[in-house]
Amino acid sequence: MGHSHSHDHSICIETAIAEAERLCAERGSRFTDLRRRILKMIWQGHKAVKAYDLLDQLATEGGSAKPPTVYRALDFLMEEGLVHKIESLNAYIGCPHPGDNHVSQFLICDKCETVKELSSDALTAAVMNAAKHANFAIRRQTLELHGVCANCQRNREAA
Amino acid sequence: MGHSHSHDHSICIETAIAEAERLCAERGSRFTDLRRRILKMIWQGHKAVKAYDLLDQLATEGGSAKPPTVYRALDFLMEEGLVHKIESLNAYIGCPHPGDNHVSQFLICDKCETVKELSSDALTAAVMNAAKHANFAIRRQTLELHGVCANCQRNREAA
DNA sequence: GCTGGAAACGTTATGCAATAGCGTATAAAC
DNA sequence: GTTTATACGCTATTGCATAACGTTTCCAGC
Repeated sequence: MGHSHSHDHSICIETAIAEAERLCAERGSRFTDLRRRILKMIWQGHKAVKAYDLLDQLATEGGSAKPPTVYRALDFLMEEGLVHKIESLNAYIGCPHPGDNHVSQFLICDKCETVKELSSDALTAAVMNAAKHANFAIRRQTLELHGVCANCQRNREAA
Repeated sequence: MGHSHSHDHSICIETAIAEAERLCAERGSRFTDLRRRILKMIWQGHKAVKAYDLLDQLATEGGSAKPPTVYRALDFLMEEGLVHKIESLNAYIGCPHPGDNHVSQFLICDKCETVKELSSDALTAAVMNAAKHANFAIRRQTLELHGVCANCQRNREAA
């Protein structure tokens, strides 16, 4: 499923939901049914998901959701650090380790569309250092690396 | 003008246009009047400019330009490396050193909106290294650091 | 249990971002 | 001067996101 190390993805989903549950409880944030459903949809794979795809899925599941519904849920999930926005795709991806205070750096495969979140201390340090050098006070960063993942390089079938 | 080191910005504009002229001639690309006008508009300051603002400006200058006109010009300018898109703003900024083969890294001040293009070899190396570590073949990168620039930190008037 | 306020959600409408598809003009190449 | 590729004009549409306002739900305090 866009991920060559075939893994039991249901575990990813369950873990993500459980973590979300735990964090929201801890913080006194309301992890409502709608928010849970949307987080689950985002975690259907390791690809970034578009807001209007969520909208379509919600429509399929019966109700007639409108854009603000989706964007509000996304805003909530982002505030809680449960999902990140991929700016270069206008799409959203689940965070594999919410709660950790971390900056977001992504490897985005342009072939299989898998998005992998990085946690490179060296890279973070380099970013901080570059900013410091310019006397720039960083508040948030967008670091999105597009290319071809290890798997797609191996299976170089298909364009 | 959003830049505290008050500088003679007309020189920035002239230099950018001259460079564009030179590069396009060198490559046999057509630097048409429309493209020149749009590049000039983008270089009106050191802020990123939105496509529809360009559209409005074109409308002001008489003609009635439509979105495709602007986006085609932007596509051309980006292909030639004369402007970059800032993904986190959906806006466009002039490249201060076109022709140089370089990756794009930006410092974006959320107060004065000034965008500064970085050229940090250390940072570039760190990015390459992080990718290599994951066996990831980078094709392009989006590296946008938001925060407060040195000037705005000094003049901490205004929110 | 009722009440009042805050937060979540529904709904309509709109604005901004970008592209599709096709026709016309223009400039370079022969 | 004719051909051909490229640029530009124009209409329409799609995709992305938010404004503004009304209604419901949840919960705290009485």
